[in-house]
Amino acid sequence: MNNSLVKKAIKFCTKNKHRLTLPRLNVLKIISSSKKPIKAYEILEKLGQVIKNPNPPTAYRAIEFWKKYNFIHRIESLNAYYICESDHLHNGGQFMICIDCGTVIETHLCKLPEVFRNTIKKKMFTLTNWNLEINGVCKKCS
Amino acid sequence: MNNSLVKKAIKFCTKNKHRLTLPRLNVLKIISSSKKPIKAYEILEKLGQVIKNPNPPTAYRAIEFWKKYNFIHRIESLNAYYICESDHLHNGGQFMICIDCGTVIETHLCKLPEVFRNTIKKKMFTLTNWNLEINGVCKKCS
DNA sequence: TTTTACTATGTTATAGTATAACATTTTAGT
DNA sequence: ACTAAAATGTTATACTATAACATAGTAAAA
Repeated sequence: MNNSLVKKAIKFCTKNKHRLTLPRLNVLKIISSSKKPIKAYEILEKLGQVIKNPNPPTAYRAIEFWKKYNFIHRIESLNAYYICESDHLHNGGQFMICIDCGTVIETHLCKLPEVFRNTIKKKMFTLTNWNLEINGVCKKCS
Repeated sequence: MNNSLVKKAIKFCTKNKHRLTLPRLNVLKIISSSKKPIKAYEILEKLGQVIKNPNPPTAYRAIEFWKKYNFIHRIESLNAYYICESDHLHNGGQFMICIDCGTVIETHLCKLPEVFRNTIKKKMFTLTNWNLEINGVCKKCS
């Protein structure tokens, strides 16, 4: 069990007056103990081992909550969720996804590289957040 | 009607011995004439104005076909499809998406910036393709 | 030129992903 | 305790995508 993560979650919720409810806590634990991005209905199934007959909104609401506050990321190309391994808030995510084994490596770049920021500036676009997903083959699988 | 695109499609199919069938042609036209990323079931609906009672696989197969050959991109965060405005093959896509009006601007960077390529190299990851989606507010909407 | 192998579509059904809507419970502050 | 706000419970349904098998069109060999 990832104790420091739970501590972090307790601290965050206390500080921001959010409730660290059972569904939220359990969903966070489930996602964080998964070695790979995990799908909503897999989360729901595991949640069912802890609370009785949970329905989709129960899982999705907790997922939404942690995603909103950057505890987890959604891997768009997989419809799956993955714990954020970073310590700080960031409005961008970068993932390398192995197309063989499904392993995901998150890289912790805090800023979008200059070439992108330049393009954005040129087009008069105001950045709010960004997501980069890189597919390839990991070390083990190649 | 985007004639040069149709010519490009004809040329591509002839050269590669693919069939430019009616569903394929129509789906390509539908996507290319949409100013914004268009969803599969919207494509299907428009397809219904041209051929009688098409079913989902008809749309999805054509979508899959054009995606495979880089005529269109899938915007993962929107579950939607958008015409590729580039002339050349590329294994990466970058999109700026306006969270207000839904407009998408594709930028045509051919190579992933060095900072990412370095990380990939460090982790011994073999790149196959990548996708960057930037959310923000466009000029008009800000 | 008809047989064959292959490519693509037609059709039906269903799997997989996500949210709307409304009822009920829990919590924090008065 | 009372109230307002936050969160969950519950039911139903919307949205996204594909499996599986039948049929049709095409090109190249026999």
